[in-house]
Amino acid sequence: MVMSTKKQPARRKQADRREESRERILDAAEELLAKRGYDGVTMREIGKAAGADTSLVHYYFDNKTGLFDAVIARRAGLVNEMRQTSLDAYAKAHKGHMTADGVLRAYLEPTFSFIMSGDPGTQNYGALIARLNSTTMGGAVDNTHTPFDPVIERMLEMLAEVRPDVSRADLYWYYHLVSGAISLTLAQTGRIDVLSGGLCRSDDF
Amino acid sequence: MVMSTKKQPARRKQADRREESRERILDAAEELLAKRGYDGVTMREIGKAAGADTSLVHYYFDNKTGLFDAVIARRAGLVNEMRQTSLDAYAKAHKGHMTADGVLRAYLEPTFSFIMSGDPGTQNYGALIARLNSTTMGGAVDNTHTPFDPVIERMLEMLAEVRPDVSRADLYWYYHLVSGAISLTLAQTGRIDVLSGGLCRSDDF
DNA sequence: TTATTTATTCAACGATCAATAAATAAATTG
DNA sequence: CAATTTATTTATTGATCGTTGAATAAATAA
Repeated sequence: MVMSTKKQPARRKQADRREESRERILDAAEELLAKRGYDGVTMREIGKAAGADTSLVHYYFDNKTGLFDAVIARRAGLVNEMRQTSLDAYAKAHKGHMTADGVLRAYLEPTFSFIMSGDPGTQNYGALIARLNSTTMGGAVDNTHTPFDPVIERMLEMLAEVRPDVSRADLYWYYHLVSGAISLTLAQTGRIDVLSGGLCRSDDF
Repeated sequence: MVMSTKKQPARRKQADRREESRERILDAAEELLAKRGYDGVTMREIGKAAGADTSLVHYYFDNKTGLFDAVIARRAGLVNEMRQTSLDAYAKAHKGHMTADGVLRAYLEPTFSFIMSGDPGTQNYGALIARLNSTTMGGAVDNTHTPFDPVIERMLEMLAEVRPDVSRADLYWYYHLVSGAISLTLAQTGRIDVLSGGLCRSDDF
């Protein structure tokens, strides 16, 4: 028999199905949440987009907030890892002669390479974290803290090291403004497309 | 009799009441929409915050979208006027030696002086147009076009005049990034307060 | 195989949504 | 004053919300 050609042993069948379902739901939720926001999307819509019943969504993620958190958490680790690695590499390569511009580039670069990775979900994820960063989501979702904060603070410490002449508060404001500029781009609102009469495109990173 | 001391003739009583109700509803809607977004707020909440029944809200503004549009429209004329006046004044004062930086400052300055005018509603309005600018509000609200676009295009034309060496597309992207930075500040998400450990404040413009 | 755990569907709950028609109160008109 | 228009409240509609419990199907364990 050709049983050896089977890539997965039989006992992994259920686990695979589970993960596949979970990911399909996360993908659908990611896209809808990015485009319409937490309150603009219903569990039914997400289920329908994922080809699953809403009960199944609850089975895997309990609540709507649970689903939201899971969507954020899914790629947060990878993003943080990429940023951290990039910052470390820059610090190592430019020891003693780092620049504020270089630190910021090292921090931002992974975000864009991540988004342009080919996986269509990453663009939605980028738009979602942009929304998380630039809007208040009163009530259900608290976005005063995010899983991205530790690496951001790490980056700000590097900036403070490079520019001891700039006050800590000014550094925060500096990052805040850059963060807003990047967030608007990641959000892909389509505004610049319309405003420029098609001259610019929202997905041109 | 002291009838002449009455500031309003009797026949204006109803019109005054009408306007007062409208504005009270608009104020409440402005604040809630700014803080929680279109889908995050219900007509009931707005009515309750305004001390009016939801039926009265419908009586004045028909739909939820009608109310939203009215909130945006209420101060849009004034904002556009201030921006236009500022741009004109700058163009007149610096004829022949305008700078990109100067044009941008002339455009942005009224926004901040407007927000710091003392009227508490203006801050909410600022946060609301920031949301309008930086997020997609799929479905009910179309924010690809805004009533602020004409003056923005006027400003971009001035920029193009000052910097003929920069491509039109780059100018749009330049404004796009600045717009994102300002929007995040106007949004007053409270993020920078938490991230900076209280060192910075969202309402510090 | 049978028993048990896991995944998925079905059907429904109570709450709340935007919106409306009708009744009431207040103001204006004549 | 009475007649009419305007503002506000009361009561309710049908739809949709997030969520749940029970039934069913599939997979694993014994």
